[in-house]
Amino acid sequence: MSAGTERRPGRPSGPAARPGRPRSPAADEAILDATVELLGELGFLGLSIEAVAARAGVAKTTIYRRWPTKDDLLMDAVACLKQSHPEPPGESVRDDLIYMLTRMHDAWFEGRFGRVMARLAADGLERPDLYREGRERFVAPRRASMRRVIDRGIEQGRIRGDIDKEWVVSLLVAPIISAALTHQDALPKRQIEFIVDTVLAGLRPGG
Amino acid sequence: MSAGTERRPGRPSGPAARPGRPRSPAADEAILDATVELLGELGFLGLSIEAVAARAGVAKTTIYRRWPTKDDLLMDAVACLKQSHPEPPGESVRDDLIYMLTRMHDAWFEGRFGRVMARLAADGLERPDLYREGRERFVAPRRASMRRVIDRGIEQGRIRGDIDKEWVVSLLVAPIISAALTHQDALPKRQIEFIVDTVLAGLRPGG
DNA sequence: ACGTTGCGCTACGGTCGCGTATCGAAACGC
DNA sequence: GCGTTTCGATACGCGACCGTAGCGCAACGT
Repeated sequence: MSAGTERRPGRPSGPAARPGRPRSPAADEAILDATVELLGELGFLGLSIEAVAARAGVAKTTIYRRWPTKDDLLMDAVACLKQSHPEPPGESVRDDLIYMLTRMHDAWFEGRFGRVMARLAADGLERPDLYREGRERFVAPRRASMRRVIDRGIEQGRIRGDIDKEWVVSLLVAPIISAALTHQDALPKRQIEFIVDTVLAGLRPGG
Repeated sequence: MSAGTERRPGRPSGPAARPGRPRSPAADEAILDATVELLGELGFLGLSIEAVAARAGVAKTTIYRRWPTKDDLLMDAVACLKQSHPEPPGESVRDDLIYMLTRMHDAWFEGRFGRVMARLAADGLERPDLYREGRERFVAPRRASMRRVIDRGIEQGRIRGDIDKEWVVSLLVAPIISAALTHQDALPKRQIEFIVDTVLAGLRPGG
């Protein structure tokens, strides 16, 4: 979905060379980058095309030529966001969960990814579609891989099998998300261990 | 902090009768009510004095006479928000926690209180003071009374005593807050019971 | 009756962002 | 060189709000 060199938004298709000056890939990148940056700083409502143009060092025309409206630009900008998502090492269930929660915690509390996600959640009140895009892109795969770890815990007999796995995932990740979205401080490492240990102890078979 | 009949914002003080027509308490109420309503619908950034005046059926002048700026109006409107907060019946620790979480869940997912809190959290990114006001007013007392229930659980020997009670509270309430702030559906009653039971089982002494 | 103040209404200049248009210069294929 | 397209820059009309001012009228105390 990246507005890279071969894609020309607003054109039917065809990588065939057209006459005239080609669109600058540098401008593409600068615009999307400025959009993500400003989205993290100002949110959806506060973001203006003029500000994007100014920060990207680009004329408004250059933006409108590519994206007909602010919404399209935002959707593309969110869709272009990349975030590495390594699978857990796969040793013990407890260590894997702590590893994943720690990575998730850092993503939410450091760097621009967390800022953007917080903005998407906040602006999701007026733009559910935009939030859904971010959610599908970022949280869904993480929840899926966490569910896999829980499955492994069930197979190994460390976790009861008669429970809703989604509920377990929510129980594990909610303290981090809730803290990030309500402007709390970052969680100490001990608290993450506490979360994992408490939930695992609570779900022990025959408990 | 209510802009009631005896208080006259913008005046030094003194309930002594002044000459001239007194300010209409009905207007006070209509303005604050419209403000809260619009705050829940549009949020801080989307809210305009003109919209408040229109919905309250009041002239802009009438608003500016009372509150010099939009910020003061919002602070007063949030401060005036009321929310009943009954203590739990005090029977079993499990039932009390379920009772409190259920009430909290309904507050977040039904009625205007949840909408306003979600807005405050969202807008807290640009207005931390406004969010802090709402947090002090609504979530702090609830967390405190939940901590009391946990204390009771410790005294009764149902909960380990060597844990950070704030962490326990976070673990219990986070799934609800997180779901509300990320636009998930309401939690089924069973999930609330699952949360309480899992956490209590995980914190059983000698577990 | 009279002065004072609040009220709704209308209008004002100012700011900001929108989306469009126009301009000359620059970058391609032919 | 030529046509075509994009580029940056600038300007435009439009609409939404801002915060203020002026106008009659209404509601109080004296």
